[in-house]
Amino acid sequence: MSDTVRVRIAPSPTGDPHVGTAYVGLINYAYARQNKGQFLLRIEDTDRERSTRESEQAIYDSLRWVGLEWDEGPDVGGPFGPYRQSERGDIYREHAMLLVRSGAAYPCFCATEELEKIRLRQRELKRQTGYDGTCRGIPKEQALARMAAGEPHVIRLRVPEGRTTVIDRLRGNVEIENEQIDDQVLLKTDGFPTYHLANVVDDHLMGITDVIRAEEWISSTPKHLMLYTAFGWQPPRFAHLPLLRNKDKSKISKRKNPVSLLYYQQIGVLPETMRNFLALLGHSMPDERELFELDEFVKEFSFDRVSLGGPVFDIEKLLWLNGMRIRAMAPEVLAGRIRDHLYALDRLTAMVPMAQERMRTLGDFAEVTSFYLVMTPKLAADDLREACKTRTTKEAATLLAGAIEKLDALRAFDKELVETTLRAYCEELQITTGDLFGLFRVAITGRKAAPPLIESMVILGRAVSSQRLRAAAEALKALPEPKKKEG
RNA sequence: GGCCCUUUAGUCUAUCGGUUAGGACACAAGACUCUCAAUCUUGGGAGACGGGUUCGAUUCCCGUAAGGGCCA
Repeated sequence: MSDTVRVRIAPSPTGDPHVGTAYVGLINYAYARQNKGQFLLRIEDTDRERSTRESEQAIYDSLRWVGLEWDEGPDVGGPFGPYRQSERGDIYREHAMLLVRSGAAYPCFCATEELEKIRLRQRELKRQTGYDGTCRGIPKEQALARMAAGEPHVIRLRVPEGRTTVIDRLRGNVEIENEQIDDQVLLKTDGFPTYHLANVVDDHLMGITDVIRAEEWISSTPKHLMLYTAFGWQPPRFAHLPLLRNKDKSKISKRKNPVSLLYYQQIGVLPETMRNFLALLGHSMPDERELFELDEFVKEFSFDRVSLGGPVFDIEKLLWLNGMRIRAMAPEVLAGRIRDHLYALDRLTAMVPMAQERMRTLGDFAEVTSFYLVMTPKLAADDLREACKTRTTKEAATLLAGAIEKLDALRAFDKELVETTLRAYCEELQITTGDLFGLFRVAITGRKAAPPLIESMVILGRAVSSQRLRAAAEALKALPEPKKKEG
């Protein structure tokens, strides 16, 4: 293994860029810089269905926004590319074959339905579910012949007997009995790798010395270790960071918390606040200072100072920090930041067409577009209730929740898609678009009359729109039902 | 359900066997102020529980509980 530290983050380009990616990225970045090593960005886009180039671009943009520069990656190149897993298919297939030949892995010809049945039976018997090993014993020659004949198959890891010890830098030794581990699929029927194979192969080939990732991966680390030994490679050092949490302590998720970096960017959280705040979660500075810059964090970061309880992502504290930083700025500097954020020309250009016909003076612009610029529009109880029409507030909240689900699942967030999705949703529920859009209008703009709704949502972006809709749904749930007259 | 991880106030954390358990956010009260915010002062609030080890445990070990993750 080389002496220079090489670390990586490997996000999937699906949906909006995630705060968790920035969090893990920040730690990796700090560790790399502190050790004069390299920080790489690899795109894990093996999920063909959900991966998009827009999302990939958004990852680049928002990681740069928080100030993390990578030394190698799909967009900047580097000597160990390609850095996009979708472009490394042959490498994975070759490596899977290597293992089949050595006997560390084997092809499995079981049909999906067979496996389903087995699983069901196991569940009924309350046995541990997992692959039963039917194809494990097929002689290698025979197996290779069937593969050559084109019989559909996956490649599975032959998990050896014994136990595996994960050495985690933060937790010490974690031991797991190998029988707990299923004969993991490495290569799917379509020839695409699973996360486990791709991850190990890439990390090795890219010379990764330290894998610093989220705790959710700790239980699959034994599999990865097995792969390293199967290949005869030296494994990297591992460190599993605690998971960011919602208020209720569950793993941070968009249903319960804004997780999109774009959201925080758009409400006007400063990038320096974002990285400062993330650096406060699960790590503390030696002198307990809370306001510091990236270079200070790079200097002081230490695994010794990482705490393992999953930290709740507390937006209140984030906003406090942001306020501190804003107050510390020279007015003329702040003026520039405000202009760049609120009145960036491209943003203005997008908003103007909607405001224009509603304006008589230039000053009217501020009035008409205020809901774009404000962090959270105020929701008046009366307006909300009125928008429910004949529904109860609970029903209206459910209606919103359903729509949010649909919107969150969209691959892109443009006018056509949003509009057709919402119209289809109305049709599905047999309600008029007016019913839904009235509710939306109040949720998104805080008003009963406003510029065109869908366009407004697109300008605000999915992250902000989604958050406002959720906030409205919450507000509706909290509203008391109108009192019924009693006789 | 199985395996693994975690556990100091509502939240983020300090403490590396001896402290009146410290700081920050939030909350409350007061001061300042045309209002609000900011700022300052003050206040309430914590070692999940039970066993050990030790002269002494928040700190080390073992259980239990709770939370979380992964696999299904």
